[in-house]
Amino acid sequence: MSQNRPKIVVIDSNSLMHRAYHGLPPMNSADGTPTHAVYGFLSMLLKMLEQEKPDYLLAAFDTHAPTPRHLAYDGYKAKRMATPDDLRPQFPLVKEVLREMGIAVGEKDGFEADDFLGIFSRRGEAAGLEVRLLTGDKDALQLVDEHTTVILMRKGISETQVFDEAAICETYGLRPDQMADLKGLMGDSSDNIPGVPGVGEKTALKLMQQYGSMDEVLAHADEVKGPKLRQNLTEHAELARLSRQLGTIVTDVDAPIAIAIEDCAFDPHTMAGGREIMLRLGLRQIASRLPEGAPGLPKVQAAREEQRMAAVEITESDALQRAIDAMRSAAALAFVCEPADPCYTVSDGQTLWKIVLRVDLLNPGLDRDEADHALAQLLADASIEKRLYDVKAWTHRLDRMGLGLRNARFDAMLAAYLIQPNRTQPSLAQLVEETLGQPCDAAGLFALCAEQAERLKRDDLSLVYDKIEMPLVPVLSDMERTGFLIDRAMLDQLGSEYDASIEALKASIYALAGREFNILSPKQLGELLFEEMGLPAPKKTKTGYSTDAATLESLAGENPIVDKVLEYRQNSKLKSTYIEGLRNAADAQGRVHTQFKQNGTATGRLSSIEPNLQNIPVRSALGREIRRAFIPSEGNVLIDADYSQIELRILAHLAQDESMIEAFRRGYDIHAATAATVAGVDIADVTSEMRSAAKATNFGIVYGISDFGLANQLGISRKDAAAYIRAYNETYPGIARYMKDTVAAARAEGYVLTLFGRRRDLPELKSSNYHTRSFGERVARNAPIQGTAADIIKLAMIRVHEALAAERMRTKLILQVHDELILDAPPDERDAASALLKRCMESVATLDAPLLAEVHAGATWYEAK
DNA sequence: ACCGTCACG
DNA sequence: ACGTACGTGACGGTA
Repeated sequence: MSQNRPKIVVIDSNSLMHRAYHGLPPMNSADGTPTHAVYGFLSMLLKMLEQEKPDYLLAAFDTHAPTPRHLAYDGYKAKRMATPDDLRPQFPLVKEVLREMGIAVGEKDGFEADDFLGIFSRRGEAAGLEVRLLTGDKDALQLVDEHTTVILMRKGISETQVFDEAAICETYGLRPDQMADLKGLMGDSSDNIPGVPGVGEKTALKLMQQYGSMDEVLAHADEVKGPKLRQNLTEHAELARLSRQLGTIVTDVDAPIAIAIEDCAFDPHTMAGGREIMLRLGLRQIASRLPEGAPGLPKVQAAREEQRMAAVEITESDALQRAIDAMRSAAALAFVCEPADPCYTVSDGQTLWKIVLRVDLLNPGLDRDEADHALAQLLADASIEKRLYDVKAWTHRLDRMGLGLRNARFDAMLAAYLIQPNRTQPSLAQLVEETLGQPCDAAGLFALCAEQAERLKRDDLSLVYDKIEMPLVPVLSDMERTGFLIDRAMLDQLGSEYDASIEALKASIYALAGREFNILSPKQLGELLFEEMGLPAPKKTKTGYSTDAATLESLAGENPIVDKVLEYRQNSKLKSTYIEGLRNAADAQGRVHTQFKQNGTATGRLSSIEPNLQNIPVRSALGREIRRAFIPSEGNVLIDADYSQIELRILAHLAQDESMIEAFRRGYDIHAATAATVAGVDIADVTSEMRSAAKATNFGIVYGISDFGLANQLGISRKDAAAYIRAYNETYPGIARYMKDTVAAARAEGYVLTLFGRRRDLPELKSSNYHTRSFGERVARNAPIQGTAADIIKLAMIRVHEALAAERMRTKLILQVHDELILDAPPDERDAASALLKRCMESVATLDAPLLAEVHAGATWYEAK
């Protein structure tokens, strides 16, 4: 009977959100947005959908406006309105997710979520449906009848209990229609419903079971046993009736809510549309639990594109030739090569060609080499515009075939990076899926690029895209291909020296400890130092004792083992990361080819991987030796140039701070000048302690200073640090004002910009969490500075690369280390290349505090720096 | 997979 | 009352 009726599920979303919020540990997306209520809600939703498989679905929400039935009693909403700060912003998020999933969302001023439950349970029944109400609130039990049941969440979010009439009778000994009366008598503190004083659940149940209704209970109040209870029931009869009214859910089918049952029709295929926002929120697990969308269904627009797109599958040579001829006449082509797929796809926006590769002898398909070479002709053809994901990777791919990629007009990877720099790099498949809701192929990439180009324009990112990131691609691919030559004999020699130290240190550490242990294990080391040897433990990490260098240095006087451990660590680090690491990374000729990640940082900097050549030791004398193993190509010389104080110069320029600009214009040592002005002495009288305090403060300013952080850095009291910062702000009033204005603007706009328009979103500033918000403020201060420096050196790299080519020089740019560029130059080009490098770096931007690059040449990186 | 540590700007 | 410098990547140890 009822099994055959179609089913509607109505969700009390507010109840579920609160339940998720309180039942789960906090969780944030990458940008700091709190998400755990959204996560818990969706988790419950998906579980329910699997079990119930509804035909109709409605997620109902409260609005913040007061509801008529509660107006009668002012105190009512006060407590419940106190939604925690980090829960409130999750409501709009979850609604957005639901809408993207194609799920009906119900909210209307004057109605609460449970009113929707009441109204739609009756409307559903009238339409011949079976009704399920999903909630964590027992109030809904009053709505249960022949065709309506309640799925009650219990114990956090993990368990549910289904209540039909029988289950309610079994649990309470009452019919559903008696539940509102019950609650009216006993009240509900969480809902701020008063009930009758002195009447709790036990008493209320007994009374209801005995008399059957509240009216009967109140009518027979004088018969009740117990004088106090009798008095309360008599005196508070009105309060009981009011409480019942507060606890009674509206079931008026004619309520002015213009959502029809048909509007709630639920199709599981549309749920995939929620994937994009889920991934944005870092809810990967939930996203992966979504059923696949039917192709073309999730988004109307995508469906249209899909229909128009002709698809051609190519499995043999003749067809490939015909397809290549057709492609040749295209203005623009998108190419996709997903390593996991045994095929290439190409699209011109009209047709999708799928070039199937032969994976085994049984299935049809083309030889990979043949397909590669055919496509490479198109990629090398300058008359055809290319739309690709990761142009640098395609450049290398073509390079291996002896060809040059030409007219690579659009890189979806870089566009995605500029649009959302703080996001961990999305794959092409993710981008296509999220942006268009269609599966990833060349047609998807073609459309994605068009979409992204619009977005770049809208966000004023075209300049950074066209003048910085895109032109940088061939520069980076050349640098990667060239590589940096390593002197492996030198590396080995250093390695032996480090090994000898490691062995000697190990022996003396064991002797001092009185036993052997793994020195590199923070756990074992902590136990030894702070438990066995009884050293005072200055601080802890979340897993145990802190044993980092700063901590150990503070203990150096306690026991000679401490210094030995520090030295052991240093030597081990040098050996494993640099000696071993570099040796493993070198090719047969001894060259290391780092990869520059162009979308690896939130600020616009590059990063360097496999190996990382941007963190080769320099600060310690022992580590700096490693740089002796970095050498130019045979017969060449290394030229190294680094920007002097580029971040402070940028800061001076952005802040338009006259004193700091003037200090740079006069060529002063900026840290000494700062120390002199802060202390009110002559620059000649600045001591090295004064200078290093000023230096730390200058750095701190760029990082988004706090008195605490500065105190920590300088080893002074927080009070003194605060005083120093005050004096600093008086020295450079423009900087103090700029920092204040920047944070205010970031708060208003939600993002910050570099001098060239690169943007970084700062959702952290809206966080209710102090920690997150403070972090957002520091980032707001730092990102424009660090990002502008990144823009400037990238522009310089492009200029240098261009100039070297224009002058037909053999000198090569081989490395960038954030504020430093390294050239590998034939000796006869040494002077010209040095001058060219300095000129390009200094003239690439005109700042009020002028750019200065310091150039050195040498036979090793050690000597050239 | 994550943490602590440490190398760089 | 709270806990903080910004941006990275690689390694060894541990769960």
